[in-house]
Amino acid sequence: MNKAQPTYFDLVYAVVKAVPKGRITTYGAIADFLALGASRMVGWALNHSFAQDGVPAHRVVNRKGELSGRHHFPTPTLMQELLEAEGVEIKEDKVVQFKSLFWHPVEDLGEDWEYKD
DNA sequence: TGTTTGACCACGG
DNA sequence: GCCGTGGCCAAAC
Repeated sequence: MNKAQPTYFDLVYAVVKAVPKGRITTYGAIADFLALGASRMVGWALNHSFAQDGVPAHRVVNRKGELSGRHHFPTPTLMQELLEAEGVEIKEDKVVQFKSLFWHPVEDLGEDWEYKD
């Protein structure tokens, strides 16, 4: 039973999965929420998130609201397609009303939220 | 085993 | 308001 301790990847995956449909979050928000202190690892984790299932990485954008990760998707337009499919308007590879659609993990999950298998 | 990179962010000039 | 630099942690070479 030894269950491997949750790593950055697991935490990031869990949070990203918790992102409501039609909403977006940023790497910094996740990093801050998880108190990682390293937003870079969030992107790195998402890079491998494709190996995971049910991880809407397309809902994660950089702090500018740009779809920085679109280039890492199977297709550069897939990220935008997915977001638009959820009602998120994209303009020039940037999220429209990004500030309004911005979602803080702490809002729904709470500061005391922790990774659960 | 040490160095480099990585879907970044915050801060300073 | 834009540009440059540092920092942060982990995996790959």
